[in-house]
Formats: sequence, structure tokens, C-alpha cells
Amino acid sequence: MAPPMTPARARNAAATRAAILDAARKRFAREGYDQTGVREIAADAGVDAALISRYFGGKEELFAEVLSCAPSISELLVEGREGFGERLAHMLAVEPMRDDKLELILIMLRSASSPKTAEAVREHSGDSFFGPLEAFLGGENAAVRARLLGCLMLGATMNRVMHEDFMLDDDQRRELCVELARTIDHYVSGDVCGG
Amino acid sequence: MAPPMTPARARNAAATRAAILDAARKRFAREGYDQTGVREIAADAGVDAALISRYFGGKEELFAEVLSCAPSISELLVEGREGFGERLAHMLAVEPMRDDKLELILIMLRSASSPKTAEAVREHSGDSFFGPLEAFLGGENAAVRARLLGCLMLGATMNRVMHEDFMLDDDQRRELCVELARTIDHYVSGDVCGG
DNA sequence: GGGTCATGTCAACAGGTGGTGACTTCCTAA
DNA sequence: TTAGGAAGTCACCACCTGTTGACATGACCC
Repeated sequence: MAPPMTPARARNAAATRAAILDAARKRFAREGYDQTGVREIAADAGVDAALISRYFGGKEELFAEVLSCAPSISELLVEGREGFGERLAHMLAVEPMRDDKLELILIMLRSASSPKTAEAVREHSGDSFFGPLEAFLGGENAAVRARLLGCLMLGATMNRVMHEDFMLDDDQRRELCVELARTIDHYVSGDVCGG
Repeated sequence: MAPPMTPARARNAAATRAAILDAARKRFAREGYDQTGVREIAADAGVDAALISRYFGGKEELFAEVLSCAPSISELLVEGREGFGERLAHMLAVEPMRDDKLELILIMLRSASSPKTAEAVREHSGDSFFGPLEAFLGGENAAVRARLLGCLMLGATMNRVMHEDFMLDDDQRRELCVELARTIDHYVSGDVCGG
């Protein structure tokens, strides 16, 4: 008589930790820190809620751990400058939301207002967002251009999730994508538009 | 012998309502819906927390009322197209945060993640943000350009409040302002940059 | 001046939150 | 085979939140 339902993972602490971390990352990205309860995370992970406090110390520490494990912005940059604007704009505006790519932005976006997480989000976006972006851009005013790109990325993502796909139809979203790509490339290259 | 401490407002329902509304607007803009408790709002307004439910039906209805009373984006548009980009960029990036101007954006920003308010925010931003903006822009693709401006405004505001003034010094913020103004004017005029 | 209704106060409740400690179960090493 | 500890489960606590109903008090009209 086997145990009623060994849930694919049999008393493996590392796997349990990973499962919690994974469930938390998805929940935080979709709902934000405040709207996510430890019981929901635990249910998703198939574990008891008490384990979250046991393994991570608490919900707040779990969030910090999620942030530090989340994929950095670097994954967007490895393909280099060629067609960067188009790729990024496409991902921001027309592609179906890729959780694995935009997850970090979504987490930051939806948890930036919570005082418990604001500090962690701020620190992490400095280290894992603007840092790599500045290095990628290079040049004298890289910091400023990185912020401009950041505005565009955060604003686009927020607008897209707040309203359903910007409240635009597919054609309009493609138009938006074209303009977005131009602006992004403009910020990347660093040359001015109007003289 | 005057009453011991008539707190500036003596059993005036309209004034009490207004005081609650005012306190709520400021709190919602600074902390967001979730982080604001009815007891805090009531304390700011100098009234009892029970009056919020009595006058507005509940916290959620109070938020809706705040939204519908908040100044629309139109106030930014009345000065017309001349120097619009520079004015807007200046306000977004270098001016000290004007509560009266950016309050609506801040409220939407900080309360967009809460399921209780998401619907109201979505509706209101359609009616009071993108609507007037589209009308202001005019032209064939006004809807798309309005969204682009929306991305920039939301993203800039979010970046500015998330990090302390973009994590930039004054000179860099002025640089950022210049580029921002260019991009804004570009979206407003609707002509393309690179050919 | 007294009745009456609007206005304001207070205490308590129900629901939900994260966290904690005692208990059980399973694996493993002596 | 059996102690011992790791891994997991459960019940419960303390806290906070929005809301409600009963009560007090003021103003206003007859």
C-alpha cells in the first residue's frame, strides 16, 4: 500500500524550496506582493504554508530571495544592438506576454508600492536593471539614456497590463510597436533627432 | 464661553465629506489603495473612521469618488501645443513633484495593482486620460500616439517615485528632460524621425 | 423650551493575514 | 533494529482591516 499521494517530490528540502520559490515568483509577478498570500503560494507549490516561514524566514525574505533569483535584464541584451529596438518593442507591445522575459519588470511594477518591498525593488532595479543597461548602452550619457529606456519599458508594460493590450487593436499595436522601436533605437544610439 | 474645541468644522456634513475626500486623495496618491487604511484617512481628516462607511458606503466607493473628483489630465493640455514637450518633460523630470498636477497619475500608478480598484482605474484612465489626450493630439493615429505619451508619462513618474529622482543628479535630470521633451514633441507632432 | 432629525462617537465584530510551536512521519546511520 | 534528526502537518495565536449598530450630542424648527 503506497503512500496515498507522494506529490512527485518526496521529502526533498531543496526541491521544496525551489517549488516555493517558483510559485512565489509567478504569484508576485501576476498579483504583486500585497495581493499574494503565503497560503496561495504554498498551495501552488503543493506544500504547507508554514514551510515558507521555516525555509525563508518569512514572506518578506521570500520576496527578496525571489528578486535575487529572478532573471536579470541581461537576457534581453545578449543579442546585441542589431535590431534591438525592434525586438524590444515587439516584445513589449505585440508579442503575447512572455512571463519568463518580463517577469522581473512585472514583479517590480506590481510590488513597488508596498513599503515592505519598495527598498528591495529599488536596490535590485539599480543592480539588475539600470546597471546592465548602462553597460550595454555605453557612452557619456549612458545613465540618462538607460533611464529613458527604463521609462519606456516600465510605462509600456504598465500600460499594457493595466489596460488590456493598451486598449488597441492589433494594427494599432503594430503601429505603436514601430514608433516604440524608433524611440528605443534612438535612445540606444544616442544621436539626436531634430539637430 | 465657546465650545471646547470646535475643530474648524461644526457638524457640517458637506465639509466633513469634503475633508474625507481630500485626505483620501492625498493618501491614495502617496501610499496607494492597499497601503491606506480608513483609520488613517479619518485621522487626517479629523473625523471618525466610521463616517467613511456612512458617507461613502465603504473604502472602495470612496476611492471611486476620489477618482471621479480628481483633476483630469486636461489641465495639462489647456496651454496648448507650444512648448508642450518642454513643459511636460520639465514637470515629469526636474520640477519638484507637484501633487496637484501628478496626483491623478500617482493614484492610478499606486492603485493599479489592487483588484478592488483596477477596474475603476482602467475606466477612469480611459475617460480622463487617454480620451482628452487623443482629442488634444488629433490626427489619424492619435490613439497610438496617446498611448506612447502615456507610456512615457507613466514610466517617467514611476521611475521617479520608485527611485529617488531617477537616481540621477540635477544635471543628468536636465539632460533627461531635454531628450524627454524631444520625444514628447515628436509624438505630439506625429512626424517621423529617421525618414 | 421641547421634540426631532442629522451628525458624530464608541466599542465591538467578522474576516483574513503572517507567524509559531507542538506534533507526526519518514529516512538514515549506527 | 532502532535511536535521532530532518521534513512535513496541523492547530492556533496575535494582529490588522473594513464595517456595523447602538449610543450620545448637537442644531433647527415648531
